[in-house]
Formats: sequence, C-alpha cells, structure tokens
Amino acid sequence: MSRTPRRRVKLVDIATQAEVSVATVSRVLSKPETVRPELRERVKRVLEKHPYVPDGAASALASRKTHTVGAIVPTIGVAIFSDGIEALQSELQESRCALVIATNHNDPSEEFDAVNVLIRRGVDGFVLVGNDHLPETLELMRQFDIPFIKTYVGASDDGVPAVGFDQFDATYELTEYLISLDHRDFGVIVSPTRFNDRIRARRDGILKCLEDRKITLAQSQVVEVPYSISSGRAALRSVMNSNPRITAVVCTTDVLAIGAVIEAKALGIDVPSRLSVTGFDDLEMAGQIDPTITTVKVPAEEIGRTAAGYILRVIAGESIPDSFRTPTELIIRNSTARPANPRRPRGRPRKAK
Amino acid sequence: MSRTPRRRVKLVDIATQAEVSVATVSRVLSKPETVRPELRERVKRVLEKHPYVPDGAASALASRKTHTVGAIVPTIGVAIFSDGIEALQSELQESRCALVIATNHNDPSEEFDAVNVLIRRGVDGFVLVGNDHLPETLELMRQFDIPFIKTYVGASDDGVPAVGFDQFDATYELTEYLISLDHRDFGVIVSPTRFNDRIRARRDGILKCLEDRKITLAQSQVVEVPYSISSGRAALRSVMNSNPRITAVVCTTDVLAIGAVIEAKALGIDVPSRLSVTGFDDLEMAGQIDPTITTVKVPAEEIGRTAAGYILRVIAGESIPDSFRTPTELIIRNSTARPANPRRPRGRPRKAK
DNA sequence: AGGAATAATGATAGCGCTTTCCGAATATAT
DNA sequence: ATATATTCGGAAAGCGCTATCATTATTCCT
Repeated sequence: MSRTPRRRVKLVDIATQAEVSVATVSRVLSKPETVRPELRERVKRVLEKHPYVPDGAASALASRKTHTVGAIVPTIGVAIFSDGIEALQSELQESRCALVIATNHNDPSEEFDAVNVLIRRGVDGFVLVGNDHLPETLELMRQFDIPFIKTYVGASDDGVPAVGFDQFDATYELTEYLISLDHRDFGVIVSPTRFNDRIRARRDGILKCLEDRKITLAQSQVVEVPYSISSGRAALRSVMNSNPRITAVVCTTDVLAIGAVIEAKALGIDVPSRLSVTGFDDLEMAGQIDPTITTVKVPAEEIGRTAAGYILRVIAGESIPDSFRTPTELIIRNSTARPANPRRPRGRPRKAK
Repeated sequence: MSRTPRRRVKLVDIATQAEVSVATVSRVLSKPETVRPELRERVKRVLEKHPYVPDGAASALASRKTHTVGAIVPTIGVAIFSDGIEALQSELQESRCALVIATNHNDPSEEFDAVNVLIRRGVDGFVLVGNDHLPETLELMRQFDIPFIKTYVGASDDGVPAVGFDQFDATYELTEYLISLDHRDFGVIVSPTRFNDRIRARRDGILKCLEDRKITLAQSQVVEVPYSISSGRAALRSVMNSNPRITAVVCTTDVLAIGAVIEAKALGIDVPSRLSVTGFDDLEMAGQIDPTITTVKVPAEEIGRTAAGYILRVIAGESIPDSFRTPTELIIRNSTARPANPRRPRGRPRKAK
C-alpha cells in the first residue's frame, strides 16, 4: 500500500531518464518505426520501469485528436441498444479508441445537449441512432467538423452514412407472412412513436402491407402504448375488445408481445390456435416463453460492430459507402399459426422465405 | 446549412469582442460572482451571440479537473446495472459532470485495463461495482490520486466508501422466509460466481441460513450455471432430478428463476403448490410471468443516484460516511407457498416481515 | 572520394485554457 | 485630506504533449 503521493511521471521524466529528447519518447510511443531500434529499446526499457500513463488532455490539446467516439442512444436499458453498444465498444477498443455513451431518452433536445457536452469533452466522431435529429444538432456537429453516422436505420435520408436495416421492410415482410397464413383481421400494438422514427417505420410497414392487401383497420385496432409488459397486456385487452374477430396481433417490440401473450392466456384466448401474436427484436425471453414468440431478429451486435469500423473510417477521412445493411431475420415460432376459421380457407399455406 | 468551415471560436475571440481579457471571460464562465455585474453582462451578451463551446482538453490540462467520472460495470446488458447507470448519469449531469462508462465482463484484468484507459482519458473519480478488485487496480487509482467508491455492496472490506446493500443478508432473509413456510428440502441455482463477489455473497447467504437451521444439502442440489433463461431451465431439471423431494428452489437472479418456472411448467411440476421458486433483482418480467415470482427488489436506481452524490463529495474532498445502505425489499408473489406435505406440518405459518 | 539525398534526433513553438500575481481603482478608516 | 484595506481586472506563466523545423548523422550516387 504505497501511499506515495509522488508526482505523476511525465514525458520529460522518461526522456531525461533515457537521455533522449521528449520528442523521441513521443515518437517511440506513437510512431515507433521512425526511431532507430537501439534508441527505441532504450526508451522502452525506461518506460517499462516507470508507470507512465500519457496525459490524454495534453495530447488532445496538442494533436487535436481525442481517440474517442461518442455514442448517443435512446437508452441503455433496452437489449438491442446495450448489445449494440457492447459490440461497438469492444470493436473500438481494438483500435485503441474509447467510447463515451450518452442517452437521450428519445428526446431530440436531450440529444442536442448531449452532443454539446460531448463536443466539449472532445470526441472525434459520433454514432447516432435513427434518422430523426434536430437540424441544430447536425449543424453543431458540422460546425465543429465532427463526422457522424446513423445506426439502426437502413439508409439515411440525407447522405449521412448509415448502418442497420430497413425497419419498414422488416415489419412489411412480417405482416406478409401473417397474411400468407390467411389472417385478415388484425390488431396492432405500437410502442411510443414520439421522437422515434424506427418505431414509426415499423408501424408504417405493418399498416402499408395491410393497406396494399386491401385489409382495413378500425382506429381502435391500432393502439399506441408505453414500452412495458404490462402495457402490452392492457393493449391486448383493448384491441380484442374493440374487435373480437381479430385473429392476429402484431406488436412493434417483443416486450409488448410478451405482455400480449401473457394477457391472452389470462383471458383464456389460446395462442396460436385462436390468436396469433408477433413481436420484434428477438429477446431471449421471446424464445423461452410459452408459447415461443414469432419475431424479427435485430442484428444489434452486428450493427455495433459494423458501426465501429464505419465511424473509424469516416474519422480517418476514408470514403465509405453511404449505407451498410445488416440483415434481419424472420424467426417463426409457436405464437403464430393459421387462424381457426380463415375467411378465405382455400388460400394454401405459404412458407415464409 | 452553413457549410462554413470557420475556425472554432475560442476564449480569446470572446475576450476581444467584449473588450476584456481572457481571464475575465474565464471568470465569467466559472466564477461569475467575482466579476462586476456590468462587465459580466457585457461578456455574457457576447457569449450569447457566438456559439462558444469551451475546449475540454485545454481546460482539463490547465485546471487538472475533467468534470468527468468513470464507471466500470460488469456489463450494461443487465437491468440492475443499466438502471443504476441511467440514474448515476442523470444525477451527475445535474452537477454538470459527465459520465464515461466501461465494462469489464466480470474480469478483473479487464477492469484494470479500463481504469488505465480512463485515467489516461482523464476522470476525477471512479465508481466501481462490488468488493473484489485487483490490488494493482486500487494501487493505480491511488497512485494517480483518483478517488473511488464501490457500489452494489453493503460495506467495503477496506475502508473504501460503499453504496448498496448486503447481498448476503438479503438472501439470508429470503431463505428464512422459505423456511418459515416449512420448506426443508432445497435446491439452489447459482449464476456464475467467478470474479463476482455479489453472487457469491447471495449464494453464501442462502447456504448459511440453511446451515444455521441444520438443513443439509447434497452437492448436486446446488448448481452453478450461466446467466440465461435456458440455463435456468436446465438447472431446474438437474436439481429436481438429483432429489425429487425438493420443495423449494432458490435462484440467485430472476433470469434463472424465470427459466426455472418455465421449465417446471414444462415438466408438469406445479409452482407453487408442488414447488416454490424464488429469484432476485425484481425484473419487470418477474411480476408478469405466470406464476409471478417471489424475489428481492434491488434498488438499482437508488444506488446510482446515491453513488453520484457520494463520488461527487469524495472528489470535492468532503468527508463522507464509509457506507450508505440502500434497502432491499422482499417481494412475495405467487411462486412461493407452503409445501404440500411439509415435513413438520405443525410449524405455524409465519408472516415474513 | 565528394556531394546530394535521406534518415534520425533535438530544440521549441504552440494547442486553449486556468490561475497565480500584481497593479489600479475604489472603499473605509483615521 | 492622507493612509490603509479591499476589490477587480489584466498580464503572463504554465498545464504535458505533438509537430514543425533545423540540425546532425548516415547512406547512396556518380
């Protein structure tokens, strides 16, 4: 327990000890190949003997690089984001780059503040979530010349690089699958769409698919509720009350679908024989609950991993493709089946691709 | 869309504009009360007109303060940690202090590396999780004179301030409750204990309580498995196979308990009439699954909030109590009941406090 | 072998801010 | 009025590092 309050060792200490200039030590640390092996070794030996940790603030000030990227996500309490962040971080770390995380709780003005704070702290680039951002936010990043990318979206609407998938297409496809099973009466349970373009896209994918097949929906068959299991339960009740003929309920997230399935059971509505339910995200729970839930797997880990490479390349000034698609996967489980009395019984079963 | 690549505005620009010295502007920003109102207003007006964002690196270098705290948690993918972090962050933000998060995946050497990286990046203090840390890690933080606290533990074993609760006591109490219900044959399902003092404490609290009541356990009645629902399922099977007379299964986390409950149902073992199951953490799912699960609520949000104040005070050099206890709560739900054929049927029901 | 080109090192000027230190201005006491 | 205390603002010295540039050592041509 050496309580030695000894002064922090700095570059000049190492330099003195090794009898070279500070410039040389700095070079050994950052571009070792530019210094003669003999000297390099001498410096390295000294470095090993002393607990030298470079001062990030000083080097950031001198070089104008922080080797840090900032990620701003809605929340870290949701698996698809925490998984993405973990992957982003470990990948960034490989390139000796730190990650600093901020949350915006789906509030664009919180995001603006976060960008401000992070710019002040110093980051070389930003990883944002979704397509919707305050113009001021974008303006600020551009003003400070800090590059950024968008994630969890298939393509950005303004030329900013994006890595993710098309949420609209994913739910469109999911809904098509339900229709192929001969479902014609739908309920839709939507998580909060305010300031959330991804959820809006999911909802719109469902509605557009239904519309394209000329399937109409009463207002009351589409409900928007908070993100929680208990809200999912309440929503299922409300949707089924509004139209008892519904045979399929599409939820924009697994959390809601889990609630729906639990409530259906409590109501004595059998899933899937009487009612099909689908989720989105593919949480572990979706595959374990009884019945297991048909859902769409979100490639969170791949998004995080890819985003790391993307933002690093943007920072390095390399040009990269505008968008990178990480494929989703429709996972068919036991919460979906053909309805008991299909309105068009002769439609033959179609295997989802 | 002004694409103006104009040079970042700095302190001297503001100073020139306001016709004062940089020192004055700096003072207006950090200790406004030391500058005459008239001048202060003049500077503030200029500040408002120009998008000035101080350079954190420069001020960190000059003042040796980063206004940043570093938190190192096992993972952010677990609710009790993500909830704690969210609270920590929002609370820290109130004091205009940033939070940077690192994960160690329960690996002490990853934690050491993280501390290193964060020291380099610059943090004024650390928030760690648990009691177990490499001596090198502690030594490093002390060497750089960076204060730290421990969280999710009731007290530290070495005088470091701690905020949290006693995991041992919590499971001891939970086990007592089961015993009061007349359970005498137990199974214990434990999440990974390697490098995880909190889980070890939870396990030991269970075992000690059992031991104190002279209840013995075969080796096979205590299993350690990975942290997942499916592991919980497998573990339940294994435990029940080893001794079919078991009437109560105690799990160290809700995730495992959820798996246990699901598997029991799959096996046709009714919970709670034939088997009682308990969890720990109080995830939302624990209160929604059928049967709802008896568990211990972990005050994650309170821990995060309190930790913020604690570390801030330590940084400020104020003296604080060695530890702060955030109380847990035993939440009794439908997964626990008196066993069908208690070995000692005359023990009268005892209400848990 | 002589000179040019190349490579390796050192000296040093900042990076943008904070913070003494000190003089000027103002207030208070004698 | 003068002497003394008090307040306020400016000048300037760094904070620890990187990067430019000049200098010196080394290698390669012809």
